[in-house]
Amino acid sequence: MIEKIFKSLNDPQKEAVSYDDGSMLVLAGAGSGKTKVLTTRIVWLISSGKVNIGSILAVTFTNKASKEMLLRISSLVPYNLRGMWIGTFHGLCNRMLRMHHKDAALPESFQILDVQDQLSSIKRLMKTKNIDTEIIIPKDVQRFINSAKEQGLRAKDIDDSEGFNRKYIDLYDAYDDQCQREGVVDFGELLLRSLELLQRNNELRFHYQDRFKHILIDEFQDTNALQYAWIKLLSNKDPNVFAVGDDDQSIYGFRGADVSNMEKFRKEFKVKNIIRLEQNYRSYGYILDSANALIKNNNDRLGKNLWTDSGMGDQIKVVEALDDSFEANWLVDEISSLIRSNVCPSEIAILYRSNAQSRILEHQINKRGISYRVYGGFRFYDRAEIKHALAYLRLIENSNDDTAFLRIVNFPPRKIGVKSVEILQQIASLHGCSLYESINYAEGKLSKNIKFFYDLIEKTRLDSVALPLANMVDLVIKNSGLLEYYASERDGSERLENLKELVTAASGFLSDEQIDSTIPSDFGIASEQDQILNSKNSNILEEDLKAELNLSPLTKFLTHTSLESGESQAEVGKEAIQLMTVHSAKGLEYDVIFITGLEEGLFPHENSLTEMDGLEEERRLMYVAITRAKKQLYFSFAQMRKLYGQYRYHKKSRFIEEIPNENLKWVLSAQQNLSSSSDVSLNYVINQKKQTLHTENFYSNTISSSLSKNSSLYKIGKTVHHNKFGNGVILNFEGSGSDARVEVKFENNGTKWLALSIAKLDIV
DNA sequence: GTTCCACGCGTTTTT
DNA sequence: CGCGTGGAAC
Repeated sequence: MIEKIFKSLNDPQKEAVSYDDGSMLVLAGAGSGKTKVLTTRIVWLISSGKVNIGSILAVTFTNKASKEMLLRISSLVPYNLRGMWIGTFHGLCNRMLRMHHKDAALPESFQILDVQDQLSSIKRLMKTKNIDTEIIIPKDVQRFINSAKEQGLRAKDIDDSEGFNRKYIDLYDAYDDQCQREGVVDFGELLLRSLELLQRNNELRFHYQDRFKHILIDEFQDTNALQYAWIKLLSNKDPNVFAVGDDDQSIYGFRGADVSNMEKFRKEFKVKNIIRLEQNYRSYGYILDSANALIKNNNDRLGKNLWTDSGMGDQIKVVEALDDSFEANWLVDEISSLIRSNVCPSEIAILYRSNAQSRILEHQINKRGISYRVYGGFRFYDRAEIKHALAYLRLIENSNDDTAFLRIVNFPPRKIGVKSVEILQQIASLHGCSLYESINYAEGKLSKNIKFFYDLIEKTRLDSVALPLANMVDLVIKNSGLLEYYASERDGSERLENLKELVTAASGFLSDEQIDSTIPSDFGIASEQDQILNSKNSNILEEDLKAELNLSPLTKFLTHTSLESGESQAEVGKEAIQLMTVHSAKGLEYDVIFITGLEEGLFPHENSLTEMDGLEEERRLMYVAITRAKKQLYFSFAQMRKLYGQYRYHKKSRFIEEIPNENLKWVLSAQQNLSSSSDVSLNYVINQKKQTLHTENFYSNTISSSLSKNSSLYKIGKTVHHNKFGNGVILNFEGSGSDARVEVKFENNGTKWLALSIAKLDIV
């Protein structure tokens, strides 16, 4: 089996798969068979007979990626793969913390806070400390905490010699205490806690270092400092770490990912030579050439040039639209004709830089009755009704979870108001207990309603404890009153459906677990347990296994709801065209790709221009977008676009200019817009636009102000002088006519928005 | 305790 | 322009 797959690989792929001399860095270009290499390597290791399944650790960034890998491997290997650690960083750290929860100082059933929970936890903390949230913004505190954790820093580790961050640091510290008290961890905490556990506990560290002889990491360019440190700690003196990544596809710098980890890895893990996967099996020549030409404009690349032997294909079709609605309209026209010519709708994707752009596209698509699906956006488990139901389950599981308590104590409304909660908070801090427990100490100080709530939770816990998971969820939805509440709500039917869906998810989850744990291990090789018991550290391993098996289905399910998007529920609409941001398109591929809104200020995004490495990250983003296309690629941009309620004018994106003209085929200019639309009902709009064209004068990327004769001189990047604020650089502008405003970053006076009709700005 | 309106804000996001 | 948050009125 493995020989046959191995033969189907190209030379660099073979070299990577069979590499056997320490750590390896594989530079895998877009569409170069990265996942194939990773999975084949795992199969190769297992089939060699020298590597135990249990000594493999494989890390990915998304659940989707790890599931896909697991699926591919299990289809190629007749063994039970349960002993292999494969998953996301967060999933694996969670696994480790559950197993060693005592050493990690956590309750076994600790709950995981998502971003929303984390924010409300921070707000609550700030309230108890009487901190003005107008002066210190909770979201800023959240960002501060998360970025500190991403760098592996606790509050006490943060250098504050300049004294700027004292308040943030104190809040970070208090927040950690609060989480600890409540038995909850946030996403960053999963990793940091796991890292600290391994640092602190020598026995455990040696055990895992000894166990994981082979570590494989996908999307290495997306690792942050904390994840790097975790990998480093887990790999022993003789590491076999197999890192796969593509520096050109690093697009998550803004959330702490650090491409320089690749170079760091090469040095610190003594990588002898880097393997480059440069043959692309996805896209036609014009598409690939364009991607290569674009990315050449970036500095500091590890370097790589993709090639294909599947022919040039079609040029990139470029569309210039008068405005965003013409753009959307043209796209939908083109998509309709593609579908008529038998392109499968699900093979068509429209990409955009920011979510706000999807609205107008959806509007036009809807109008034509084409079915579509918007990728990303709201997670199933983020819906309010789902979070409510889950909060009941969480409180049943862990009565210390104050976040869960506060979410549901008065939902559905049961006449428990702020006052009662405040009293509980006082009692709780007096006794150093949770809000839920504090009810026991209240002794008649409170209304009966609270006692009813307490009894409700207790009764539900008792009644549900022996039930299968799905029945338990069902019972909670009924007992809590959620069912009744949404049934009586005017537009509660969709929410009811979602709650039903939650029960379905719970029952599906349970059966998945059963299938997973009953995979027969009678394939003639040692079972997982046998393999593990042969290990030197069998005592710890036995504990591992026991601990994992002992976790209640509810704990497992709640973890699942925090760590997974619930995307699989929304797997409907196979025949629909796909809409998504460029970010969420990473890792995906489609026959036809439309990259829309290719305008200066939008893509590259204006905010990126003032950030370190910002433009280069935007260019990598564009590179990712281009390389999603298999057969056909379209670019579109609009001269003017409605943003935040007003029109803004943009010139076409520099990224279009960076692609050789011979790769492009201009299929529509703005002038042609006015006659090209097939939509008759648009006529009056067209006429209005024509009028606008006559009365307004657009300059691309230039301010048109009737009050300022030399307006075309005010360009982004120009230095200007203001009598009061001194010299500054123009960062941005918006509006036109007497509304025109410019954003100026002054050398000594910060960044300000100034109305051109009022402020006097001289070009320096 | 609930409801409603005003205000402010608006890149990308997985876990 | 459209949404979510929060404070004030009922």
